[in-house]
Parts: sequence; C-alpha cells; structure tokens
Amino acid sequence: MPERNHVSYTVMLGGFIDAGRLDEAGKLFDEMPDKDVVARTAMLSGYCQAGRIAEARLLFDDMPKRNVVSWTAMISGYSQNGKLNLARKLFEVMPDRNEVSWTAMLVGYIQAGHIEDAEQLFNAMPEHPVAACNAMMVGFGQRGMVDAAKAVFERMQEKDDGTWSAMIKAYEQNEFLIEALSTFRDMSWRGVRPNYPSVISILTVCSALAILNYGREVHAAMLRCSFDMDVSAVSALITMYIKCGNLDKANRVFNMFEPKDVVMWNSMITGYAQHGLGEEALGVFNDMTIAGMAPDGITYIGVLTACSYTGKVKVGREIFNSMCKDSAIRPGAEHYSCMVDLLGRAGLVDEALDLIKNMPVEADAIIWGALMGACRMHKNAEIAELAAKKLLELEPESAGPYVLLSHIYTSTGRWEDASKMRKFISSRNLNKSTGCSWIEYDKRVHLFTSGDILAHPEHAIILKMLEKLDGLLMESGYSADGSFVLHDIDEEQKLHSLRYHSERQAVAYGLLKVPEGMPIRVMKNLRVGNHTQRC
DNA sequence: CTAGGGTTAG
Repeated sequence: MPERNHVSYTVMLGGFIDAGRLDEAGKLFDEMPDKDVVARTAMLSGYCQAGRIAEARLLFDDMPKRNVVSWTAMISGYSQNGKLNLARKLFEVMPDRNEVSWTAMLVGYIQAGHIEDAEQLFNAMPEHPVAACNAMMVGFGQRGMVDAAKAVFERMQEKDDGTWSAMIKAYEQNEFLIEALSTFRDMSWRGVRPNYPSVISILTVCSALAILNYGREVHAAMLRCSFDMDVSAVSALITMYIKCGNLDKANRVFNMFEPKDVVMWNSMITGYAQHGLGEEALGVFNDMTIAGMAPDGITYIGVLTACSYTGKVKVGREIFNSMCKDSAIRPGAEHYSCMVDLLGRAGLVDEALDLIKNMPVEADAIIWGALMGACRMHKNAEIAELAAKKLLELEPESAGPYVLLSHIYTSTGRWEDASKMRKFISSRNLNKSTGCSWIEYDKRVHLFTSGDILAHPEHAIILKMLEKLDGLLMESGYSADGSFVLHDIDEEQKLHSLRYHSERQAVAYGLLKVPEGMPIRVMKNLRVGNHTQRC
C-alpha cells in the first residue's frame, strides 16, 4: 500500500464530507500530516452543514491561516443556523469580503425573516450579484412586497433562470396570478428554459385558476424536460389536475409514480377530501399504511377533512384518537380545527365548543371560524356570538365574522340585530373580499370583476351580449335573484352589480369567443362551473 | 473549500 500523499488525503476528505460521513472525515482530518487552508475549510463547512457549529468554530479559531473562503464558510454556517449576530460580528471584522461573503450574510437575514436588515445590507453592497438579487426577491416575495421584488427584477441587467423563478414565485405567492402566467410566458419567450421552481409555481397558478388547458400544456412541457421524474414537481402536477376537477388523470399520474413520498400521498388524500370523496380519501390513506409510509401532520388534516365533509364522525374520532395515541404526530391547532369542523358540521356544536375549551393548544382564528361556520349551518346564534367575539379579537379588520353574524341573525329571525350588523359593516371600511370570475380562452386568462367591466378592451361587445342575455332570460321568465349577494349594499346597487356580475361577464365573453359546441368553463373564486353553450 | 430557487393543508 503506497503512502497517502496530500492529494489523496484531500480527495478522500472531500468524499466523506460530501457523503455526510463527518466522523470518518474528522478522523482522517486528524491524521492528515499537513492540513492546508483548503482542507481545514472543507472540514469546517462540513461541520456547518451538519449544524455542528461549535466544532466548526473550534476549527476556525485553530486555523493558522484563513482566506476569504474560510471566513465566508464560517459566516454562512452561522447564518444558516440562525446565529445572525455571530455571523455579523465575523462579517464586520473579516479582512476582505467578496460577493459570496455579502450574499451569505444577506441570505442569513432573509431566512430568519429579517427583511429590513436584509434590505439595508443589500443596499450597502458594492455590487449586486445575481444570487443576492434572487435571494432578495424571494425575501420580498415572502413578505408580500411584490413591488419591491419587481423593482429588483427590473433593475437586473443579467438574469438567470433563478431570477425568473423567483419573480414568478413572488407573484404566485401573493396571488398576482395573471402576472405569474405572463412572466412565465415572457421567460420561455426569451429562451430561458423552465426549472423546477418555476414549473411548480406555474402549476400552483393553474390550480388556483383551475385552468386545465394551460395545466395540460405545462404537463407536456414537463415530459419534454423529464421533470415528470421528480416527486415534488409531480405532486404539484397531481394537485393541478385535482383542482381542475380531473380526478381520473390525477389518480393515473399518482399510480404511475414510484417511489412516492409522503407529500405525494398527501396530495392525493387531500385532493379526494376537497372533492368530498371520503371513501376514496380513506382508501388512499389505507394504501399508504399498507405501503409502510408513515403519515405526517398534513396527512391527518387530509383524512380528518375527508371525514368532516362526508359526515363520518365515528371514523374521524377514531383516526383522531389513534393520532394522539399511536402516532409520532402531536395534534396541533390545525387538527383541532378539523375536529371542530367535523363535530360542528354534524350538528354537535356544543361538543365542538367543549373541545375548544379543553384542548391543550390556544384556539386560533381558523378554529373559531370553523365553529362559526357550524353555527351558521345549524342556526345557533348564541354560540355564533361567542365565536364572532373571539374572531374579532384575533382579526379586527376582517368583515367575515360580521357578515356571517348578520346572516345568522337573519336566518334566526332577529331582524333588528341583522340590520344593525349590516349598518355597522357599511359604516366601517372593512375587508370584504370581492368576487371575480375568469375564463380560459386562446391561451390566455380573461378576468372579470363585478364593477369594472369598462376595463376590458372588448367591453363594448361584451355589454351588447349581456343585454342580449338579459333579454333572453327575461323572455324565459327569469328574474334576477339577489339573495346570495352580500346584504350590505342597497337594492339598486345590488341589481346593478348582479347585471354586471363577474360570472355573467365571463359567460358573455365565452359565448362570444368559444367556438360553438365547446363547453364554456367559467371559474369563480375557486369554484368551477360548467355552462353548456346554447345561444 | 464559500452565496440563491421546490411539492401537500384548514
């Protein structure tokens, strides 16, 4: 056996570190005769990646010589492990910094959610490398600062695929769905190949808009790039087919993919649950157990909602109990919220309230919201008032609880309270979510909101079609029923908003554009409606 | 030897 030389030591050390076999790497490192900066830095960053920061720091302090890379590796180690102050201390005293050092520090702030510090550092940077800009955009996107992300995006002369996916993700996360689509189109138009993050974001957009045709094209593009071999991308694909209502296709993609991870199982379970297919969801849950895959917290959310939507109180209780007793998952607020929903829907409103009172975690807005929904369903004004009070403490600027409460008063005959509530809602500027509808036509999404039809470039012909529709409906004896519109607008306004109701606009547009005989699929705040063409 | 980006949920 020839004696090991310096090169073979270095190579072996690198191999152990890459494989995560740190203790073996450490042993080899100790017996290495001349440890140079490169070997020391490699060992140091190995410890950092394993979260063994103390050992990394010992090594760092022990180094006879350090270069910019060793300093940066230590800073990055602190950054990634949430020790921002220590990272910053080193950053301040290091003899010279390069782009990577700046970016490592920046990423620490972003990952810790300290967007102001990140922004300050970003502005202080002598140059703005692509990696730093991309990270900054992601940070802005996570904090809802789409404009800031866009400003960075537009100022970059050099963009890579990560730049594009960061912008698309920022749009997608903040529900700028149309912008996400057009940015994705722009990206391909400029010859930038899609990457995993951008494809996943765009599938999420397709899911939210329920635009099946677009989703199918993304699927085809995925096949061309072999992205259909990737668990994460395929989970997003399955969710897309589910949210677009194509459960068969979702199931086919799901069955073909091996090996499935827990997220993929969850996608299918929650997908069936959302469509009210309780048996199917429980069937997949059962298959999952047989396959030896351990459920996680989201799996339980999926099966419990499946039980809830299909009234399986007994099964739901059993599953919840087995989660508490047999599984490694501790039930959190989200699981209690499923149970409150399960009991509440089944009419066991008092029992649901008892559960809230006795549970080991703090009740959040979602839990009280679930209880409130149950009260509405079963006309329980007393508990509804209690839930509304709690909700308003937790989310004071939301109109939801007031609106629900006014509905409950109306349905229980408490007209005066109902009217008081309505006046209260209109007297304050509360967040009322406005309805919108859209239609997929000619590879584009055409979005309509109730008021501003004039914003559409083809509003003239749409208005004509709406009038024609009105006429046809009148002839067939249909009169507008405003009962499902929010009760906080006056009659005249109500009729007006109904006539130019977003869904009607979208239908009118579809009638104008979609070829005869083809179905017109109008999507409306996550609900899909099919309109068969007959005009 | 040091920097960025990903899936499932109520």
